[in-house]
Amino acid sequence: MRKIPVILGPTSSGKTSIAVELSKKFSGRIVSADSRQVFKNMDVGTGKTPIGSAFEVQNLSTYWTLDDVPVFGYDLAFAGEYFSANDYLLWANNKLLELSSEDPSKNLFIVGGTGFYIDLLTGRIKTALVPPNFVLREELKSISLEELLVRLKNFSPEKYNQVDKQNKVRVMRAIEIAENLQVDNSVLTNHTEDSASNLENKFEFYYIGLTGRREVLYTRVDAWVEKVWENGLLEEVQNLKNLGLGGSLCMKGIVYKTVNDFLDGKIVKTDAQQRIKYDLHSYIRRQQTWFKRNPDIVWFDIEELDFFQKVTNHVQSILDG
RNA sequence: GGGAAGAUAGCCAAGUUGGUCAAGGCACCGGUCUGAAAAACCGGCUAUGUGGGUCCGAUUCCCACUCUUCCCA
Repeated sequence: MRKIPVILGPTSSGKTSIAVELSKKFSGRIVSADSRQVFKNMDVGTGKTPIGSAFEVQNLSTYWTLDDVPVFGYDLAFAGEYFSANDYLLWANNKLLELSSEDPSKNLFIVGGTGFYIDLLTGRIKTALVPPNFVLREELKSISLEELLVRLKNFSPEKYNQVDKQNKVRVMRAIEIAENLQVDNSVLTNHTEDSASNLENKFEFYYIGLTGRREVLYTRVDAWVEKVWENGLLEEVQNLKNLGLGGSLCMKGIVYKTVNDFLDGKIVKTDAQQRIKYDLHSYIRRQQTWFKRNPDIVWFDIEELDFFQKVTNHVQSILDG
């Protein structure tokens, strides 16, 4: 069974660079698990473009390379397009299988900060087999939360009891699933076992977590924000606006929404940078909260002097073991 | 030196015509998450400048002080 180290951690913990170094050492290839890096034309603000690092970056059409280490999982969708966790799952499943059969002598590293994607890919969680119904979502969007809850209760009392009743997005998805169940009850029990179990017999995942004190993490993102601001972030967002994506999904996330506001003159530079920093701090907290639920993660402190050596040894023992 | 305005949490900022537990936002901290996840959502957290006075009772009214901002000299 192929052993795959999964390198995870909050933003700014240095996942990518250590993954590249490990890949050089263990002749590996990287599969990214990042919900933002999947979008084309969103490179600087998502950290695809390493700023201030010495990596030589190449953007080949189907993958990127960092110092000749191939990185997959970038540019899977057009910016502004709908791209779900399940879309990622499907893609990643195939990519893992493809890469491992194509060259069994090479190692694979999964690297990412999107816990949801990682847990889906490694089979820790499964999703209901109900695809999004955009027409329905559009309809539900204009309905009040209270009414949505009533509607959900009628369709599925069980779902009603489970959902976070204050979270409209969740309630909408619950309705989406519940109404689908009316048609085909098999989806209830039939989760995404298929694709996940596919991998279970082929791969063994080992979680490697990167962490550090909050203040250190915060300081690092803060510096990153200032760097990208001067190194193409504004141009990148302006370009997305020029493509007519100013009001699209890709402008809803951290960094982009704020730069968008800045370009629209709604916020001044210093405030914009501060907002982005705070948003990222909060994101780091949420990422760490998510990762805490996985007891199988072996954590490494990025502040330790022999950090890289420790991780390297650990990876060595995984691959040897 | 004279005058005006104002002092509420780490920061911004309400309110109480005097009466149980003093809004809200930001930061920070904890948490939720089953096809939007850098999304969406929940919870926690600290305060009435100092000293007097009036009053049953003061954060609110009065006085002094300190500090801040502004105006005039």
